[in-house]
Amino acid sequence: MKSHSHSHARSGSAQLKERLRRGARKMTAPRRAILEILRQHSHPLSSKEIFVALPSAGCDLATVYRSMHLLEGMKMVKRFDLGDGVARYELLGEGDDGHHHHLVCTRCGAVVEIDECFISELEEKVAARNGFKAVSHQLEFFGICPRCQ
Amino acid sequence: MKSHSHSHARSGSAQLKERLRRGARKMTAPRRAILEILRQHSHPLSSKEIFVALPSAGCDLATVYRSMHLLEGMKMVKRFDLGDGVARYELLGEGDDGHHHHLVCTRCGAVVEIDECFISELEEKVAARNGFKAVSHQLEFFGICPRCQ
DNA sequence: ATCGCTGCAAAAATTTTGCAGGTAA
DNA sequence: TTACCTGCAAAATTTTTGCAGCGAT
Repeated sequence: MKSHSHSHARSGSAQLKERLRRGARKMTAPRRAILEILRQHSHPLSSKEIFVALPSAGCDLATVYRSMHLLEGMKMVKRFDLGDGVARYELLGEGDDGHHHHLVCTRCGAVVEIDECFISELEEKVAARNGFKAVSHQLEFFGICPRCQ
Repeated sequence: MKSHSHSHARSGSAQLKERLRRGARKMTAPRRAILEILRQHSHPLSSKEIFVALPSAGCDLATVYRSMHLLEGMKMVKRFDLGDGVARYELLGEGDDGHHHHLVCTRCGAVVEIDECFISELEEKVAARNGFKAVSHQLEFFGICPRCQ
């Protein structure tokens, strides 16, 4: 059995609520719905995608935008840029920095999560050579998926 | 002397014109100005940044947008996403796929070009394992530059 | 002389914000 | 109760598009 390091299983509604509470924030119906959508998807979703996936009594689109900003600030979601200039978000487990990569089909948009990351050595070299501190990186792969070939 | 693989020096105005002509496109004043701006900068620029950098008798912002789309389609510029969801462009030499990476200061936005790329092995593995073809990748580094530390 | 290109202006799309009332804790 | 939140609507941005005239080849 393959275990994804970014599994969302651990993020129970109660835990999410607790994390919000720690930031003096509240667990409201819109936030619960948004987090639920994110939990149901293993791929990053844009604010718009989240909005349309919301149940019938969803919330305002503005609320989705506000929520994503809040959740990103609280490190409860991680933002990804998958090359099309649209911000997409994934739920983040407690303490998880969410560091992983994606393989995106440029034809149909399918996304495969890539857990491995062998960039740290290169990252250190890049940081040292240029005198940068606290260096991180973002890496995404693009190609044509089996179904689209 | 350090030679950047993505040097722009080779892109003379005449060559750029020739490349446009091959695509049945014309070298006009706005395009010449835009390409000139790009040639003067070794870092990716957004449409807006190009627009404000344009000489007094610049062109319409809409023209910048149209030009960037055109030039990207003709592979005369390459688009980069530096994490803030803004499309930025760099001039591409003839035949150059423009593959390189950036080290971006998250404080002041300074950008360092990184020519090396040791990802090909990982890229092949990722492609093979998931049955993808024509896989490429985009990698950007983020950190705090010496001046901002 | 063509066909592409541009400015201008309007439209569309995306994201942010003010505010008054509602609600979690 | 008291912050925090939300819907609604308006505003601010960002990007695209229609069109008539201009210009490169």
